[in-house]
Amino acid sequence: MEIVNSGGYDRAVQTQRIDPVNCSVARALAVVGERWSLLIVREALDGARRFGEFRARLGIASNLLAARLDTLVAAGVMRRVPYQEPGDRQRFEYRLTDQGLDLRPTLVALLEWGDKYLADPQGPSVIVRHRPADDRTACGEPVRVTLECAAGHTHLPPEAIYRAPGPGARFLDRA
Amino acid sequence: MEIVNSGGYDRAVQTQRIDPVNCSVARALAVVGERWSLLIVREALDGARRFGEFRARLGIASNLLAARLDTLVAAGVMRRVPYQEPGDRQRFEYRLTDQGLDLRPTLVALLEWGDKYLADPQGPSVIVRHRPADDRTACGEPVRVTLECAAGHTHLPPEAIYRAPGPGARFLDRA
DNA sequence: CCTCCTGACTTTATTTCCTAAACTCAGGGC
DNA sequence: GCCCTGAGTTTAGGAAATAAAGTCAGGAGG
Repeated sequence: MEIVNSGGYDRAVQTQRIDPVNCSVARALAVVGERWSLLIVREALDGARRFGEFRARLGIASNLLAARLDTLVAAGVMRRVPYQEPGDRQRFEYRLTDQGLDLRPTLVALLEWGDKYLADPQGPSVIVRHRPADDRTACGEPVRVTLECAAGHTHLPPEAIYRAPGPGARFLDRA
Repeated sequence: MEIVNSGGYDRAVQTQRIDPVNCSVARALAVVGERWSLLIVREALDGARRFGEFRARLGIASNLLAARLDTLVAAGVMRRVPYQEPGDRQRFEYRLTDQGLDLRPTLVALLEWGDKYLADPQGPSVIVRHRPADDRTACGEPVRVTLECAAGHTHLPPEAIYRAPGPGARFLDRA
């Protein structure tokens, strides 16, 4: 098993390799890796719920939005909820499920990376903060993602991690 | 500003909205959101460097791989490094830059999400662990992503975060 | 009753992207 | 001179994205 850090220069130690297709990253990307999917989730996290809201915010074509929402609903990331405005007929809106809400760390990580390397010259446009302002235990400080291990070591630098096979691992022989 | 958690039910409080296009998530996805890009980065983190390695591991078409590698190099995620095997001519391989290595938290977050909702019935195929086995301060425990704020509050539940405008924010009037 | 209006989609045509497979190109070995 | 390898490029076909127009179900107004 090679070190996750590409600084592992000794290529020879690598004797067996985990099948890269049987991987949760690949499966996750199959669900949320299509264009627009994570942006739809981001807008949903920011309060968007209705077809027209997503459309106006993202500038996405309506057929694509319909297709992506269907995919996300089918995957369990969002759910279709009926609503009715007074003096209007019943319509449907789209809300994140718990599964969808659990994408928040991923989006925060992407945001952080984008802020670090691709931000607007004026600085980030969005800062993720701790707790809403109306909460009585308000904090308001910026939030970051960190890596920590089950033994309680916190703030692991990203180079201190490596991939190891899990119970579902399949191996490929090396040439 | 609305709570990131879509559980914020009071839609009326939202008076101005951050421009969703001017956002680091969108910019990050413009770079690594294309199909294959994050999988290429994942393989690079796992030690892949050469064209044929990426190709064999991912089963990606060679023209697309060439195009994606070019994009990643142009974006500063990877760099093209010459190498020469003994008795062979000079060739090029692709390595992650620091910018590319900084995608590790994102990938760990995606992996975690995939493990939670889409894993192989036998369990995850990959476990990210703390430190390589040959390190003298070996730990080996599984690694997780956590959210924490600048005030030192750790292990924030994802619902305890909200989006606030940063210095580069542009606002849209609400209809 | 008839028409207009709105929100939520479909349909259609055009362009762009992805896949698969064949082909090129630069050396080194035989 | 001919073949081999790794690293791409080219080409042709199919799938997906974009843009714009059309549909559809009700409610409101006249």
